[in-house]
Amino acid sequence: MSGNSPSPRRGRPRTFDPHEVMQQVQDAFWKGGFEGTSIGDLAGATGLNRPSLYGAFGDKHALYIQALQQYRDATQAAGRKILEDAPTLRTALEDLFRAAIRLYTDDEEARGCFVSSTAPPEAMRDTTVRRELAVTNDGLDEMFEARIARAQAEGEACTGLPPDEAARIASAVLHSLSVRARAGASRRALHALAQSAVDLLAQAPETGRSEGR
Amino acid sequence: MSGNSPSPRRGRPRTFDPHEVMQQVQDAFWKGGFEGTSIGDLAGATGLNRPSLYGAFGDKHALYIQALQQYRDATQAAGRKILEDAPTLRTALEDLFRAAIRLYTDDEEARGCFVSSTAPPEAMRDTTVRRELAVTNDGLDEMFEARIARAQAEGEACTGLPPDEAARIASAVLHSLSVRARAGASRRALHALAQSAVDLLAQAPETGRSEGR
DNA sequence: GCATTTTCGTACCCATCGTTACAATATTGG
DNA sequence: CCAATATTGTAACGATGGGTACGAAAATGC
Repeated sequence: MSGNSPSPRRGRPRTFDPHEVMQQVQDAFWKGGFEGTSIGDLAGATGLNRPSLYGAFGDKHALYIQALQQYRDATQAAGRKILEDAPTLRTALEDLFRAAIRLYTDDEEARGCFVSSTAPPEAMRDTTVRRELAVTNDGLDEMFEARIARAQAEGEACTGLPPDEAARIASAVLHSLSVRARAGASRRALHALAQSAVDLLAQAPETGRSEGR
Repeated sequence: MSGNSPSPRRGRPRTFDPHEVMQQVQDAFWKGGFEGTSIGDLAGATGLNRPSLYGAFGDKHALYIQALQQYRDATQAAGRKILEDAPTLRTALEDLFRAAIRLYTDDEEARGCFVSSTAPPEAMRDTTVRRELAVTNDGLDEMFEARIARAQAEGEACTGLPPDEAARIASAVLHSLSVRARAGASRRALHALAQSAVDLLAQAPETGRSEGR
């Protein structure tokens, strides 16, 4: 509102890109969880030192909350796009689960979803984290519900469940994919679960199952 | 094998019941997670002091692993019994999800499942925890699969999925109930998700849905 | 009763934690 | 070139972490 100033800020300029640093902070928390990651770890992961982190983002808790929000915004925007771009509900779900599995097993093994792998332990004592977790879950539910409602409106036959209920089942599959990925499950096993869920949620009108695998 | 000695052990006797203490340890870890719970917290929760905990159970990591195992053994044995005691697959799933929701929202708010709420953050760096998490997930899958296979053998019509795939969906619902409970979801919302899953997995032969709610 | 064995409770050790003070440095505005 | 402003890097602070040494206490075996 106050006109995002293109004028260079006064004082010594930053030597880092806050968004990129936040991504590295997210990765560090992703690996070790909130309590298991020290400010020193974050400094090492980002390349800058403790006081700079405090100056730019606040304390450790604020750092974590911002990482949660950035992750949610990025993944759910990407998820919505994947769902919308697919021509049918079946392919939409297949594409989204495939992308989720890639994210959950990327790079190093056993990553899972950042939010549902690291937020739950804090959520019981920390009401802010709990709220972020709830917002993330609600976002997932709404993301799926919108696409399922569209499928119904377009006359696609799917499950007998109303869109909001089917959407929650789809979110549940994501939750499970995350836990299982974090437990070290193979991509093969994760894809099998996803495919079962697709078969249950998006039964093709005539053929029971789509073509092979 | 070596005859569980009824003879009283030598030396000063313990002033606590190890099983009961382990239950209190579990509760403490449940609230705060592994990294978020200190030995001091455990001492406070159990009423005994640090050295006694070390003497009886080992270090903090061993304490946590034993808590995971005790929780898994207890909950999965109870779960199997609930599933077996129910006359139909539908009531079996309803009873089990109801018990899970009670466990996940008992006492204080937002507890969730002990294992899937606290193990994931550690599972990436700690291969022992990761293995425990995998064993727990496998146990859930097998628990459901046995009951679903029985239903099929008894001629119950259920989902079109093979028993192992349907079982994994059921486990996924438990994973999701846990995350959502930890996020502060109401019992009402959790029961709605459970009911949707039951409707999907155990479609009654004639009636689409069972009687009210 | 006395040696032996095990637990209990206090006190302590060192490492690491999150956070901050402060001086040096680099930029803008005039 | 100088005041003002913001970031950087070093160094330190107090608190708390996991883990343990050691003497007192309470039981058994003889």
